[in-house]
Amino acid sequence: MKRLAATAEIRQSLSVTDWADAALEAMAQGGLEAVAVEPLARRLGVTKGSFYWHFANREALLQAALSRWEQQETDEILHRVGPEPDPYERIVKVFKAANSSYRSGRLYLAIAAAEDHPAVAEVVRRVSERRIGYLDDCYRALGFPAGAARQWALFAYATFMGNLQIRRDTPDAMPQGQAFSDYLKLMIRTLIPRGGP
Amino acid sequence: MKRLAATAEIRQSLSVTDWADAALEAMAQGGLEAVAVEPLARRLGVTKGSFYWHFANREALLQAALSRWEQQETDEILHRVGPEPDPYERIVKVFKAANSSYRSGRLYLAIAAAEDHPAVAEVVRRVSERRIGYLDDCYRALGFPAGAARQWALFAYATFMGNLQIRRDTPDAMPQGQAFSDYLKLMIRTLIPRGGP
DNA sequence: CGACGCCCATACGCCAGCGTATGGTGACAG
DNA sequence: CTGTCACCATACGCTGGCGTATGGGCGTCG
Repeated sequence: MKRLAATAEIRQSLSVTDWADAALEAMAQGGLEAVAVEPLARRLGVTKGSFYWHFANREALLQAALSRWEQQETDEILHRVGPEPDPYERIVKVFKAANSSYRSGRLYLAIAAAEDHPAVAEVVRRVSERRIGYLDDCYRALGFPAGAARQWALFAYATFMGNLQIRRDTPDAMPQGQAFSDYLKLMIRTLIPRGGP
Repeated sequence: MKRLAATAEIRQSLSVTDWADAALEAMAQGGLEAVAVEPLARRLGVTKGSFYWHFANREALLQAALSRWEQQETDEILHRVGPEPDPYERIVKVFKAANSSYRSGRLYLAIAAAEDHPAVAEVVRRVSERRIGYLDDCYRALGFPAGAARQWALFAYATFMGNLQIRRDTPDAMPQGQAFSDYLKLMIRTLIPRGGP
């Protein structure tokens, strides 16, 4: 029996990664509870029999998906702004990258919303602290003393996260086009005091 | 048979409001999915029989809880900062009130995370837009022109929401005591440019 | 005192999702 | 050609939560 994968591409067999990606996609759309074995199997065009060959149980799938997410998160932040030497531009790029990928933001919010799950809480904490730490480094590279850099990093990260939330909850409130560019400029100008500390 | 309510107080009978409050409490702890009829009934020391006398179904309970939440949200914002005439102080009070009530923040995040539910999305959108609008008014009262006021309002609200998220996801990253006061001061000083626009 | 209505308990059927057991198929080695 | 193994389908039992049906206690009012 030939199956159609989610990409409408004919697959010979499913891998653990395919399941993890499907789980992340489900999370982005319906939260952690949407990661259910049978619905995912239907979505992938297979049955539970396939799933329980690759994974011990649903928890194992969650772990795999979370690991993959954490990997992608750290990869992306280094990939997009890694080669940039100027700390000012680094912050700017982080900000712009954050506001550009809608799916990535939704996914973070969906995962973070399930903080009652211990494994989720741990991964979210690591990812979040790594991002804040990254911003912290940027501000210190700009010449801020440790305490101030930390505060500015938190401030910037909070603004960044809040924009994700606004975009998800009240998309109409978020400016579009040129107005959004202006909004972005205002935040960047405010969050990165010109001329250093 | 005598029952013990969640407050360990002996109740004669449960009201719709009791159920709605219990639902909100469950949301704050376990998200929207935690609003389940039978678990809530157990928590309240009764059975489903009670619930289905007060409500038609689970959806009706959700509606009641969301209405109550929306009511409380708008009540609180007017109650806490209503009598304050100075727009600068209004923004400051909003900020401090936001960062003080942990439960309120958790509840917002939990409800907002279930935006796939149409009724939830609508209520969240209204609450969110009302808050942004309130800040917008404050900034305009400070003398900002309409466009700039809107941008600053969004900016401030995003920061406000992001702090909620940080406090939930990485509580250790949030400064404590005096350091938090300093952090708060930095945000207020930055988000409300002194001397007007 | 009897009837009615509020508030709740009990018992039942239903469904979705989890996990298991077991059988089947196709590729590939020998 | 045959055995093996990776990969998956099918069928089953189990659990938890939803909704319904029905009855019962208890106050209140006529």
